[in-house]
Amino acid sequence: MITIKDVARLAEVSISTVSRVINDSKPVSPEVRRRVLKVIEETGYKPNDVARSLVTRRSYLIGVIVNNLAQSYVADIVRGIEEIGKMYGYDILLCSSYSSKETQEKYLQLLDRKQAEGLFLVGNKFDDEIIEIARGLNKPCIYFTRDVHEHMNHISIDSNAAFYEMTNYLIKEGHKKIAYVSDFADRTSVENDKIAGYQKAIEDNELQYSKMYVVGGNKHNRAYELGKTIAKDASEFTAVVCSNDEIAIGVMNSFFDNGIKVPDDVSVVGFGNIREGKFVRPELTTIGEPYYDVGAVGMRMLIKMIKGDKTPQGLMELPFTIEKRKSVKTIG
Amino acid sequence: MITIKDVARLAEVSISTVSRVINDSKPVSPEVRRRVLKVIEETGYKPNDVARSLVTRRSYLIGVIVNNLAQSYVADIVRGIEEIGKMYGYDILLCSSYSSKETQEKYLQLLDRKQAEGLFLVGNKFDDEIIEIARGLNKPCIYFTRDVHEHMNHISIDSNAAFYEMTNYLIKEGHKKIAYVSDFADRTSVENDKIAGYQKAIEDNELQYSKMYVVGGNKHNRAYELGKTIAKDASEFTAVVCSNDEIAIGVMNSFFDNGIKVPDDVSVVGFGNIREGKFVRPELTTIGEPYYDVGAVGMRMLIKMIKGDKTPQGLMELPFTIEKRKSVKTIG
DNA sequence: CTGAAAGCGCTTACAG
DNA sequence: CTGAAAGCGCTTACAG
Repeated sequence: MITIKDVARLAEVSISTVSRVINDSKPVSPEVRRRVLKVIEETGYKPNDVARSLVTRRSYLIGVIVNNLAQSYVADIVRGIEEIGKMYGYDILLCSSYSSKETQEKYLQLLDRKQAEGLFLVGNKFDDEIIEIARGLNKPCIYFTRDVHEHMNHISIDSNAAFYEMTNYLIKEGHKKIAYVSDFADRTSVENDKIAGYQKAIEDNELQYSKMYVVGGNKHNRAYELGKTIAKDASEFTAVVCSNDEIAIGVMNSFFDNGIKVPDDVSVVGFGNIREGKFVRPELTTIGEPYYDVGAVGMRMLIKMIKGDKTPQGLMELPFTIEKRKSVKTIG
Repeated sequence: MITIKDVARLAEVSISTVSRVINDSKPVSPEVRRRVLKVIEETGYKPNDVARSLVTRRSYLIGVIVNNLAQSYVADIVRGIEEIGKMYGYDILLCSSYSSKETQEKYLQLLDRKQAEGLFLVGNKFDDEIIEIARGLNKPCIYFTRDVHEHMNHISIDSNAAFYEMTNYLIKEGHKKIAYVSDFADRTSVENDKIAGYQKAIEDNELQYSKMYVVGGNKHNRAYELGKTIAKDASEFTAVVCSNDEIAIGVMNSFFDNGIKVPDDVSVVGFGNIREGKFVRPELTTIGEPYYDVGAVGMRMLIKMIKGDKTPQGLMELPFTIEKRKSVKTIG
C-alpha cells in the first residue's frame, strides 16, 4: 500500500505539502504541485479515508437502519437518502434489522463505534426503547415511520387529510356504502389519523354506512384470509378503503378468487403506492406518498443538523397524491 | 467524547490494559479487569472503530454496488450478503449506481479510499471498463449478474438447464406450440443459454413450432407494448416462455387488456420469481433463482477470500426451482 | 500480568 | 510557500 509518505519521498517534498495539494487546503507553488501530482498519478496513490477520518473527526458516514429492504417504499426512501447524500459526499452504512429489536440495538452500537455522523430509522415500527437508545447516541437522527414519535425529527404526510380526500373521491364517484379495512387492533397514531379522515368524509357527506374490518397483521396473507370474510359481506357496500396497499391487494386477490369483481362489484383503494399496485389487475387506485422525496428531504434535514443547524426540529409534512387507476368504478 | 485514555486514567491503569480487556486479547488480572469494566460501564465508553481500523488495517466494510435497489431480487441478494456479513462482523457500504458508469467508478474509488475489504457488484450489466477498474483495486470481488464475465468470481444458476426444464414442463402439460419472448436484440451469454435450453426442449420432443419475439428493452412497458403484437398472434401458440418475470407480467397484462385469457387461451411463464409474480392474477409460474442464497453464498466466498483463501475462483452454480403457480394450463 | 513506547496514515497549527 | 512536529484513538511488540 502506498501512503502519503511514499508520495512525499518520491516528490521530494514534505508530507504536509502532499496533504495540501490533495486537499487544496493551502497555497502550493505550481512547480511543486505539478511534481506531487505527477507522483500521485504514477503511483496511483489514494488517500486513506480511515486515517483522514481519525484526525478530522469526520466519517461522512450515515447509518440507515431499515426494517425490511425488500419493501419497495423502503428502497425508494433509501434511494432519496443516498442520492442527496452523494451530492454532499456522505455515504450510507446500510443495516437491515427485520424488525428485531436486538439487531436494531446491535446496529445502533455499531454505527456509533463506526463514528456515523447521523442516523435514519426507516420502518413502520420501532420500539420506544430503541428510540431511546438512538437518542442517547446524541447524533442527528431522523425517524421515517408511519407512527409519529415525540422528541424525534419526523417526516410524513398528513394521513388524515389523505384519507379524507380519498374517501371523498369515492363518494364523488357515487359510492354511498364504504367499508374500511384497518391493519392492527392496537392502533398506531397514524392509523387513527387515517380512520379519522375516512370517518370525517363519511360524516361530512351525511352518509350512514361505515363498516370496519381489522386484519390483525400486515402480511399480505392475513389480508387475503380476511378478504374471504369481507367477500361474504360484499353486497353490503360498494367500496372498501384499505389502510395500506398490501392489505388492498390481499383483499383484491381474495375477491378475485371468490368471484367478486373489482371494480364492477366492489371498488378497492389503498395507501402507499407500492410498486405491486401497478402490476395487479385492475391497477390499484391508491394514495401516493412521495417516498423518494421523503428520503431526500430527510437527508437534507440531517445534513443541516450535522452542520450544526438546530432549527429543523419536529414534524415535516410532505404532500400526498391520489393515484387514480382502475380499481374504482364510477357509479351511476 | 470519551476515549481509551480517559478510561485508563479513571481506572488507574495503562491504556494497554484497557485495550486488553476491551479486546480480550491478553490475560488481565480479575481485579484490574473488574475496575476497567466498571469505568467503561460508568462512562459509557465505546471504542472508536476508526482508530482501531487504522492500526489493525481492518475495516470490516464490504462495498456493495447495485444498479437498482428497487428491484426485488437485488434487495434479496443484499439481504443474503448482509445477514452472512453480520455473522462474521462485516458491515455493508451500500452504493446504488442506477447503471451509471460514472457513478460506478466514483463509488469504486470511494470504496477503495474507505478501505473496504471486499466488493460486490450486483446487477444485470456492468461495463467491461468498470470490471477492469474493480479488478485494479486488487480486492476480493464477487460479481452477481446474469451476464457472465471471465476473470471474475461469479455466482449464478444454470439458465440453460432451467429453461430446458421449464419448457419440458409446458410440453408435459400438453403444450405443443410454444413461443419465446427474449429481452434484447444484442443478446448476453445468459440470454443465449436460456434460448438454447428452450430450443433443446423443443427439439428433444420433436416439436416443430417455435416462434421468437424480442422486446428490445427490459422495462415492463416495452413488454406491454410488444404484448399487443403477440396478442394478435395468440391463436398460433398455447404457451409463451419469457426471458424474465418483468417481461412475463408485461405480456400478461397486455393479454388481459386485449381480451386474451391467461392461462385459458395462452399460458405464460417467466424467470426470476420476483415478488410481483405472486401479486398478479393469475399468479405467475416461473423459474426461481435463490437470490437470498446467491447473496449468502457469495458473502461466504468473499469472506474466505478476504481471509486469504485463493481457491474459490470462477463460477459457482446454485440450484433453481420451478415455481408452479396459476399461469399455466394443462391441455387435454 | 502490566506499562511505556512506537506507530497506523493522515491533518494542522506553528515557525520560518 | 514549505517543513518539522504534534496528535487523532487506538493496538501491539517489547521489556519487565
